[in-house]
Amino acid sequence: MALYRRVLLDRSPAWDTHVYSHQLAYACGVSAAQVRRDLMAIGYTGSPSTGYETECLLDSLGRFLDAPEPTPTAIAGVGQLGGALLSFLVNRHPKLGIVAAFDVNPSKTDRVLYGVRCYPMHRLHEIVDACRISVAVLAVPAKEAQAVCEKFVASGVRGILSFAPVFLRLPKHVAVERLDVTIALEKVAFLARSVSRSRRTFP
Amino acid sequence: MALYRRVLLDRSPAWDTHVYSHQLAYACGVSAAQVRRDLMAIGYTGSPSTGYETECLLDSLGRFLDAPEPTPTAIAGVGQLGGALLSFLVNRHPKLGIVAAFDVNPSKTDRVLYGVRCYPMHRLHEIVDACRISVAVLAVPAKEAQAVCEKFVASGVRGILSFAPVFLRLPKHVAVERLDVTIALEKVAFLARSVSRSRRTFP
DNA sequence: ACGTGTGAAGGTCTTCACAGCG
DNA sequence: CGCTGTGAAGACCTTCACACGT
Repeated sequence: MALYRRVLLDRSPAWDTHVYSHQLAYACGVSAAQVRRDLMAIGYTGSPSTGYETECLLDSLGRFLDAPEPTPTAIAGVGQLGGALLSFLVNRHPKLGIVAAFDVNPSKTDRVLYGVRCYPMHRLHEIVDACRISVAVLAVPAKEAQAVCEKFVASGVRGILSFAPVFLRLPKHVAVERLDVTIALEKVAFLARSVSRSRRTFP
Repeated sequence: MALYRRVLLDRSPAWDTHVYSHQLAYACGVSAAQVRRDLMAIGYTGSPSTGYETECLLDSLGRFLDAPEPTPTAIAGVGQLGGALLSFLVNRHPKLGIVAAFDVNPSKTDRVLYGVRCYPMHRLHEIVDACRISVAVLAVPAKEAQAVCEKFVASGVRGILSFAPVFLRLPKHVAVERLDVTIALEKVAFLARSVSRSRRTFP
C-alpha cells in the first residue's frame, strides 16, 4: 500500500531514523504482521534489532511505486470539482505532475488555470499524444464521462481516475479507479446506522 | 452494494420494468452470480422467467440501505474542495441532506453558501447536537482533520467521510470512510504502468 | 527479551455447478 | 430452454505461531 509512504513522509518525530513494524501498523490502522508481509513483498528487509531504516525504506517504496521518470497526467473538466482537484494536486507530487487540463467551456479554455494550461476538448488527442500523457483524471459530468474517457484511451492513456458516478466500460488493459462521493457517503451513513444499532443491541 | 441502486435509478431504457441479473452485472462490472447473491442477501427474490422487477427491487434496496427517516449530514471545511462537494451534494440525495457547514474562516461563516448555512467551528457541538447530525464530511486540511473529527465524534457523530490524506484514529463505534485523492492517483499510475508492462511482455 | 521472516491455519469472499420452475 | 436460488469448491487475504538473529 502506498499509505505507508505517506505516513513515512510526514513521519512522526518519534521515528528518528528507524521504525518498527508495529509503529507503522498503528499509524496506518493495520496489523503488524500485515506491514511485515507487505514490506517483504516489495523486497525490503529490515533488521530485528533496529527495525526498518526509514530513509532506505522510502527509497525502496519509491522504486516499487513510482515509474523511473515522472508520469505526466491530465485532467478533464475544470468545474468546481476539477478546480479543487487542480489546486490540490499541482506541484504536490514529485512524480505525478498535472501537465494539461481540458474543458468544453470556452471561457475556461486557452488560459492558464491554477498553474496548468487548459485546452479545448477537441485538442485532447493532440496534446495527450504530444505530452505522452499516460494517466488522466475525470472530473466531468456523469453523462460525458464514458465518451471523454474513451477519447483518452484512444489517445494512449492507460490509467484513469474517475469521480463520475458511473461505471466505465473500457478495454482490460486500462486501469480504472473510481472515487464515488455519493456512494461513499451512502456507505458511511449505512455503516453509521449499523454501528449505532449494534451499540444499542450490545451495550 | 449501493452501486446497484445508482445503476437502476438511471436505468437503461432497455430495462423497461424487469431486469436480469446478468444485465445488472454487466452494467456494474461484476459477475452475475455476485448480483444474485447480493440481492438474496437483502431479502429480495426475483422470478426466473421475468427476472427482477425494477421498481420493487429499488424499494427493497431503499429499505435496506436508507434509514427510515432522512439522515442529517454536516460538512467541515468550505474551501475549494468543500465548496465543490457542497454544490455537488446539496439536494442530490433525498435521504442524505447537508444541513450545516463549518469553517474557521470568518469570511465564510454566518453566511449561506451553496444553499447551506455555514457556522464557525466553535459552534460545532451546539449545531450537531441540535440538528441530530449523525454523519459528517471532512474537507479540512490534513493537519486539522484529526482534531475536527474528534469534535464531531464527541458531539455524537457516528459516521465520517474524510478526504484528508491521514489515517484517523477513532473509537471503534464510529464508521470511517476515506477518499484519498493522492493515494488513488498513485494507485492508478502504478496500475497503468503494470498493465502496460504486461502488455509489452505478452503482446 | 524483542522484532523480523515465514510457514501454516483460519476466515472471508468469489466462482462454479446444478436443482427447480416458469 | 433460460434464469433464479443455493450448496460446494476454490481462490484470496489476514492472522497466528514460532524459529532465528541481535
